[in-house]
Parts: sequence; structure tokens; C-alpha cells
Amino acid sequence: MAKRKSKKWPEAEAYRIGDALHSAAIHLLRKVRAQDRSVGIGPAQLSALSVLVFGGPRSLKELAEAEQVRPPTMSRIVVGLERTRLVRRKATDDKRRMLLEATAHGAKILREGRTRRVEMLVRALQGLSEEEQREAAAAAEFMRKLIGRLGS
Amino acid sequence: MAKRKSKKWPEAEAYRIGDALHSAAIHLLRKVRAQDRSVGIGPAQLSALSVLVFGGPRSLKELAEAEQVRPPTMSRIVVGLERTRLVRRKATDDKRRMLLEATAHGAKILREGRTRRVEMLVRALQGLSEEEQREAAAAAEFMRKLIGRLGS
DNA sequence: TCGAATTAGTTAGCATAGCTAACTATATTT
DNA sequence: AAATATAGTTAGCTATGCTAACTAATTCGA
Repeated sequence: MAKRKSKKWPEAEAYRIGDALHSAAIHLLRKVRAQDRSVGIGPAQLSALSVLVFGGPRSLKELAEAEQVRPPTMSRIVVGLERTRLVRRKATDDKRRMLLEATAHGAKILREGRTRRVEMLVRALQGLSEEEQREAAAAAEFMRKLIGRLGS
Repeated sequence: MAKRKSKKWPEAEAYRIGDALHSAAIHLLRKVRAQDRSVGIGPAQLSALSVLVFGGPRSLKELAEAEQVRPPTMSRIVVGLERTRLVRRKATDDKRRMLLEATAHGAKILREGRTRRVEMLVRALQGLSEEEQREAAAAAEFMRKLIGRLGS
């Protein structure tokens, strides 16, 4: 890097913020996870399904990369999603590959499952003042940006 | 807070932000989880250990509540932590109960594990501009506040 | 062009983590 | 003293993560 901007931010401060974000992610997911039981679909399946619904069809390898898991792990997640008819496979010209796509039922289930998890957040967000609503939007945008830079 | 639901936030907008925060938490943890392998301790054990190190000794039931898991789940997590001598049990007057406390080695391992996970975030944070650093601090503070309101 | 290397996905086997149901042992209440 | 409640464990299921080793298809290169 050309400039050490890090000097402007003491190590201790960066650590404090990093730790706060890490801890926030853990506790946020613990809270919303409780909602999963009523959906009858695990978090990994729900998340993979969401990629297919909102991001469109893709191969198993691509899906594994998007979800940051290894291909064998994704292979098994997909088996589960197929068993319950939430996802279907489509053949491609390259006979080694497959395209995975969400079924209509899968899209519906996803919206329901996602809604249950996110509902809890939505309730908390709707109780915020206007000022805090702006903070919420800024925080969401920042998190998105930060995650894009992780591992670089 | 003085203002309570000042202007109602459109449902769709609250949902969009809630979903973004949910998704961010998932992907942030996926990224940092990769660091766990070098520590040789799973995320549930790491998190339970952290409660004992930073929050002090407590019973299995209390630890399960703090971690939002059921007693049998925590029972097994503790067995793992004991096997590697990161946690030890102490008897109490009530012979049914036990007090769980981190060993010195446990406290050391925890700090290392935490550091590895958070290190990745720290690196990303240190590459930010001054403006973005302010966003980071604001996002962390907002997340903390939001989580305090979840489920309430 | 044909054999070697690469790529996509699966299978097998292991570990961790979540749950409920059912159990033991101890404490408390009636 | 008997019934009830509480703390923790055991057993058994499912889901998710991994690596190693495999099959099948494609691409590369001599």
C-alpha cells in the first residue's frame, strides 16, 4: 500500500471495533436462530437457497464459493434441498456441471423462513428514531462494504 | 430515548435493512470462521470459554443460558473443554451443581483464538479511509444498541 | 490425435453442535 | 416421608463443517 493510513488508527482502536463487530455478529445470529425451528430448514440450507433465489441459478462449485464452504459440504446441502423439492438440478452442455435453481416452492419457503428470522430485526428497527434509522442504513451499508474487503 | 417511533419506517425499507444486517452477520462469521481451524477449537467451545474468561465462573445451566443453547448441548461442549484442560469443574455446596471456570491455559488459548478471528477484521479496518473509520465506529456502536433491543 | 492433466461433483469417514426424551442424583416442599 | 422440582448426563437423531480419495468429463499439449 502506498500510504499507511493505519497509523491514523491505533491498533488498539481497530481491535476494539473489530471485536465489537465480531461479537455483534455472533449475538445477532444467536438471537434470530431461535426462529429457525419453526421453519424446519437449517441455516446452511436457508442461506444457500437464498443465493439461488436472489442471485439466480448457478453451479455447485459457484454456490459453494458464494457460501464459503467446500464442495462436499455444499453437495450434501443441495441433496437436502432437493429431497424437499426446494431446489432442482438442470443439465448443461458440460456434462460434468449442473445448474442449480430454486423451485417456486423453494422461493416461497425462503421468503417465509427469511421473514421469520428477519422479522425480529424489523421489529427492533421500526422502533428507532429517524436519526437512528439513518444510523441503521449506514451500518448496513458499511457492513456490506467491509465484508467485501475481508480476506484481502 | 425521547422520540419513540417518530416517523414510521416503511415496512419494505425496514425489511431491506434488517435483511442486509442479517446477511452481513452470516457472511462476516463465515469469513472469520476460517481462522478457527488453526486454533483447534470449535466456535461453540470458543464462545463458551469466552463467557467464563470474561464473565467469570458459573454453573452449566447459567452458561447454557448465556450461550442460548440447551443444557445437554452445553454439557457436551464442556466435556470437550475439559478434555483439553481449558475449563475445570469445582464442586459446590449444592451437590447437584458445579461451577465451571476457565484454567489459565484456557484464558491464554481464548485470547489467541479471539485474536486470530478478529485479526482479519482489524486488517480490513486498518485499510479504511478516515471517513470510513468513522463509519466503522458508528456501525459497531449501532449494532451494539440494536442487539440490546432484540427480543424485547 | 491421444494420453496426461485439470475440473466438477460425489462418496466415505470423521468431528462439532444443535435438539428432545428419558434417566440419575440431589434438594425442596407439602 | 412422599411428592415435586432442579441440575446435569446419556442416548440417539439431524445438520454442517472438514479432508482424502474416487468417478466422469473436458481441456491441453507433445
